[in-house]
Amino acid sequence: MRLTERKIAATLRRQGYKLTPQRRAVIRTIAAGQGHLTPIEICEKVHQDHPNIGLVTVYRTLELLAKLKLICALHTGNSCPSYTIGVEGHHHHLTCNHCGKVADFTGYDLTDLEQRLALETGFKIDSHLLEFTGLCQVCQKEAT
Amino acid sequence: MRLTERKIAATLRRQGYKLTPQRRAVIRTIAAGQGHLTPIEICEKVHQDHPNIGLVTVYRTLELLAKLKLICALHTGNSCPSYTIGVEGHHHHLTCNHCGKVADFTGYDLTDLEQRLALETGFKIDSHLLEFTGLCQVCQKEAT
DNA sequence: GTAGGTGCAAATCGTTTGCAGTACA
DNA sequence: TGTACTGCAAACGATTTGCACCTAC
Repeated sequence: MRLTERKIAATLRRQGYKLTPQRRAVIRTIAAGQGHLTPIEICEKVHQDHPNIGLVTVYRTLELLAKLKLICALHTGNSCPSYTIGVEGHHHHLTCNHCGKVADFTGYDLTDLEQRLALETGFKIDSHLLEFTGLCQVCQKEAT
Repeated sequence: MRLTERKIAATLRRQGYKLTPQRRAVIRTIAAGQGHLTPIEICEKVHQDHPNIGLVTVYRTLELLAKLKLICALHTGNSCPSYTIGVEGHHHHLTCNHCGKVADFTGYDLTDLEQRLALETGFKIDSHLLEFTGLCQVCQKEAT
């Protein structure tokens, strides 16, 4: 279940952070976004409604939201990081490398593998990253 | 099986690329490295033997080696990309987030999951990223 | 009222590019 | 010999920082 703007706002308050119009705008943009957005894309969209929000503020808001796990970062693909709205519980991503759409999927459990690896290598594993990339249905049709 | 300096050199020649001392130095550094190294770390290490190799050359060499799949990039963790020596065949990574050591592991097949996802989402999946992070055995002991 | 948040400008960091000189095949 | 490679310096884009002002609580 995707987090809503409302839930995110509530979490912010609960943690003692202020809910400013700027933060609201950034949150709304990410929540409404179809896929992942880079900080710069977010800033541009936010500018449509709030022309004087600085890119700096976007960065700071993203940092905060990421810390609270309200949004999550994507690593796949090229260099620049991008963010998407958080979902409840652990999940993985499937990204379209043409239109940028992100599909989340859950229900795939890596615990077994983690345990096997821990046993084989002696590592104490504390996190993992599993992301797929490909072409979404729409972009496949376009391509033909 | 990790690729050796020799094999990498052979591949370069076979593909029609020149084997310069600079490239040799970069390759040796990556091949000798315990874990993943950022371009800058590689450059520093290379400098010990070849003080006048430019960072630019390191970048260009990395780009070339990555294109030929002789080294592979790591995404996990923080922002800056880092590289490690390539291995034959497809594999995944397990990174120690304290000392930076990288353990490769193979034998875990994501094909089933890929097919399931393709079916469920309509995506045509063409690649994936699976990386674990944790503490290696040595660093666990140090921590106690 | 006050601590936390904002916005600007400048600094910083990693990476890329243009170009003249160099060296491998 | 010729083409690919190198190294410098400068450009570039993304991100961070310092600081004065502002505003949600």
